[in-house]
Amino acid sequence: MKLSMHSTTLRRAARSLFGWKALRPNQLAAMRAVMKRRDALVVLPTGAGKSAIYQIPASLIPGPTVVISPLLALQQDQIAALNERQRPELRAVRISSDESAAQQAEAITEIRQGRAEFLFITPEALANPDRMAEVRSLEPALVAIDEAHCISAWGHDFRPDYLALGHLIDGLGRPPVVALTATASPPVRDDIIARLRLRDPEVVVSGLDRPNLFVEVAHCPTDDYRWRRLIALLRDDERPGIIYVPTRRAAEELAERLTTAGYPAEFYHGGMPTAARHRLHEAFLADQVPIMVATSAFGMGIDKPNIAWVVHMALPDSPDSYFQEIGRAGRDGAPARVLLLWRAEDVGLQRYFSGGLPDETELRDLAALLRRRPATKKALRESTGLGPRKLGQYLALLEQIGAAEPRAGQKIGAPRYAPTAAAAGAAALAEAERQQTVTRSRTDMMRAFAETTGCRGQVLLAYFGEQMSHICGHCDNCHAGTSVANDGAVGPFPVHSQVRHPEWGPGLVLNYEDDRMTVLFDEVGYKTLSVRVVSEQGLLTLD
DNA sequence: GGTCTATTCTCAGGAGAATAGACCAGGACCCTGT
Repeated sequence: MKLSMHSTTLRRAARSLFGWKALRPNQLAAMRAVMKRRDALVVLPTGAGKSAIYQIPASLIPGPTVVISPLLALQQDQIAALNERQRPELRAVRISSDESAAQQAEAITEIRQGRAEFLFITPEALANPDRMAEVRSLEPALVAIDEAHCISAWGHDFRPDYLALGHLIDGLGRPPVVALTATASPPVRDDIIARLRLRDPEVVVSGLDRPNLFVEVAHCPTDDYRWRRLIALLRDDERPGIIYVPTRRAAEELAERLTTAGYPAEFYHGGMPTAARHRLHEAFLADQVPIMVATSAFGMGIDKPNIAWVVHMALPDSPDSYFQEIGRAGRDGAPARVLLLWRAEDVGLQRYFSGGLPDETELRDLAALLRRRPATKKALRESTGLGPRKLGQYLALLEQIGAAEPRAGQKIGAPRYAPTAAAAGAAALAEAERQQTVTRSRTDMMRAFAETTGCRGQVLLAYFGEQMSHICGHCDNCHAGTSVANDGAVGPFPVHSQVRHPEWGPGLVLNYEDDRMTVLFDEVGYKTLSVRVVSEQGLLTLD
């Protein structure tokens, strides 16, 4: 009875606020969980009305909603879209380094007086103790985590405050949490749930197959061949598209070469001034840039329906990144092409990016300091001489191995039964090595996808935990006739069961393809095994 | 881990080969100085 009452209320709000006649079943399921104050993890493609999943319930629940979102530019677009509707129950404000102190104070006041519903903020801003106290005093009724896969993708080294989101939500008084993302493989979902400390969350995952994307991969023996394949695509298709390159320099050089060759292109990367990036972003959305050559900096939050093709000029670091990036094509449902042009040498660059292990001595010294007495990050920076980024990374590692924990007053200390400093240093280094191994095994999976002669749709979806019993019919291998129908191939262990390998330890069975099975091991990452060998030698046991 | 470029090396008189070193993605925040 109560459920249907929520459904009716939600449908009515969707019509009144967004003019929608209906809600999709998975949208409704997620919104009902939010209305019941249950935590939720939502994996839905962009453009499927993902933001509405927190926005509509938020407009109905008393109390403000804190939206944690990774990019200031993305926040700006989302805030503009909400405020355009001119509805007080959807009004959004934010506090960030882009606002003056006066503007930030005004934003807080608006929320406090009930004149605004949504407070946008980054994890870094929320990690500031004074800011945290202020936001907590607003007594938020809901926390929405946008682009939640960043927790897994960025937390370890790039933006360590992402790892602390679980603590930050505790600091807000633990209101219900809804985490949203467009892509998350089963281990990434587990990681999000664990790091945010979601309690028995409602997990909503929609089908990931994109039938209007034609998926094509070409192994390129030379750079010249790569160029010719690119030009062949551009000649065929004059609609707008994105070319992903691995380095900033490659972005600038390729854009110039294309423009000279008669294909006007712009470049975009993280080393450009903010104003130029913003201008290019807007111009691309407004159909004023036909070809965008970019690093992975370009794309998050780009909701442009008519992107007709996406080309990768090198192997991406993981199927996760690849799926995010090709997912920007064909949002309007029109036929779109995605083409991966790769060389074996591309792997070298990804190995470099995933290189660099922490210094064990520095880890040990930091662990020793924490055992002596709890201290703030600022104090630790001063006594260790470590940079803020390195310190954040080290603290995250030490916390993961049980040698650090947050304390009152935004201090960090050692838990009661923490390992000795020497043991902590060794364990933290081992943990960093484990993470590096898993990261690199993702690149291996990306390469396996590039090299497969089977159905690419099946391989990609299997990585994201979706077992497809038929071939996709929209990839190069299906068209060439080399895809073999995988009629629900089964093996000795059910898909998603926990197994154990004598050497590699525990792992998760992801899928079967022909005579091969893919298993994700906690310690060594993704491995592809021969089903015959596994069966004959009894290599795996149910865990 | 691979590529690109500048410099040195080599046998012979200028140029190609060998070697060394730099380079390589992703963003927010906060403070300082004009």
